[in-house]
Amino acid sequence: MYDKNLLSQKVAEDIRRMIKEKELKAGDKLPNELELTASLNVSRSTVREAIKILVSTNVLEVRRGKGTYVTSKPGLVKDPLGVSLMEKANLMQHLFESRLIMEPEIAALAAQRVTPQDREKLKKAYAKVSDDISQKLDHTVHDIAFHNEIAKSAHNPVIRRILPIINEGIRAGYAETKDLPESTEMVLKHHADILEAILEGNPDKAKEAMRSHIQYGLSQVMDHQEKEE
Amino acid sequence: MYDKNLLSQKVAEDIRRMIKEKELKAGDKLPNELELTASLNVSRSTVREAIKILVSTNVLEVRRGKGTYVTSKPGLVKDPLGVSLMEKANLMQHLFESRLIMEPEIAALAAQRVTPQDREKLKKAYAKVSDDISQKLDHTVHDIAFHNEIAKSAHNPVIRRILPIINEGIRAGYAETKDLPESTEMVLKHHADILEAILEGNPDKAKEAMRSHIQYGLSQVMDHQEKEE
DNA sequence: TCAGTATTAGATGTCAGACAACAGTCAACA
DNA sequence: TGTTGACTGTTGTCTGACATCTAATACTGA
Repeated sequence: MYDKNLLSQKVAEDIRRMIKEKELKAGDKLPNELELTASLNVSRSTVREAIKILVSTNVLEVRRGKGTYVTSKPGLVKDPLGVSLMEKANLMQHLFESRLIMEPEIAALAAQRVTPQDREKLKKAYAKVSDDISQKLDHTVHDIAFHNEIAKSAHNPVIRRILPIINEGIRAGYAETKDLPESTEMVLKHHADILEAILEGNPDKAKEAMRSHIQYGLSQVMDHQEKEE
Repeated sequence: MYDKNLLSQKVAEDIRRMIKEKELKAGDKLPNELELTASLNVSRSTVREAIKILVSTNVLEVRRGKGTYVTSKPGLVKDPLGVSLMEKANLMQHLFESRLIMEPEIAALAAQRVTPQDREKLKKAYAKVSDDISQKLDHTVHDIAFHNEIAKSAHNPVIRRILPIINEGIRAGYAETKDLPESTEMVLKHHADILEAILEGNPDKAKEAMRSHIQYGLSQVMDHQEKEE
């Protein structure tokens, strides 16, 4: 990918190609490291480094003692934005601003393209958040899941992969600043509005509902920031 | 990050922490592999695998014969979306749809937040595309650079990192379907409109100019797809 | 004096082989 | 019956050697 002079890169590329050309499908088991060593004519260290590359870009998955497998759900690298290394000042604000750009449009698309199966999943995702809240549990994980489910309903694979990146950053951010006082009733009402609009197949309403939901979150983050200072 | 039982993961995490805690800043040189081996009490293979992980997530950068350095501009993983493994059918269409969602808003933000330094960079980026076109060269690389420069002018680090992911996918897509007949005059005019609007600090105009630019690209892609079928 | 070329030191890249740790299977034994 | 223990296959880690690249330095010849 980068410097093709390096053997480990070449080998990683080879394996990538194998997968792409469907010689290996998701879930398939790779030949073991010794076999790869033999068939690719490189040392085991090189094979291992290639595998490390593909694992950390989420193409492969290693199960110690068992073997190496093609990831069933590729994409979704751990922290592709380097959020963990980014300047934390205003980070949450920037994340919410990004959501504000994307999610209303995504909700609108979802309203247009939602399938019966999507509807069921959306309802379930909504119910989980609702349960968390009624039991006064932390609902961030299911909250994100709800938003991601909407992204799936937009039926655009690029969007489906990008949104989780942002939302995962948000989740991580919340984890570090636990003391955000979120009005759970508000969240619940917003989610209900969004769900309703999408199930109705009303793009404009979905867009607006999502917009005000995210806007609310953004304003909360900014209030919180002011207090910090 | 994943399985903390693995030494290489632990070591990668250690190095990450060093960087995060500013013991190492962007551009700094890491201790060499032997020194890391000694200070972390692991073998060189383990150190190397840890480094591979961090390189492929773009935290470190290895210059053979010189040393290993902290990436000056982190983020930007190679193919975080797994585009290379995605179903190719309609991929370009989905990529353009994603741009259509994001870039008009980004252009609007840029128009609001553009700094004098940004202005200069935008002009230069525009000029490069213009040069390419007047010399009838392939302008995709500079085209993307122009769009990315706009994203930078929006002064949101999350956006600045996400957009290149999409646009890199587009570049890769073009590379595979060389025969897209793009009206270069059209591209040039669009870019001129967008640049003008941003330099004027007119968000609405910038948004609309960008929208029609991307919309045009999308329609070209869809025309091209129909021909294929 | 100086341009150009070896030499060398420091670093990463690759190889080879050994042993450790883990997961699953199956047979032996209480 | 059910638990233990050995065995097999696999990935994880260690060690040491040599190859190759980069940059700086020393050398050489005009």
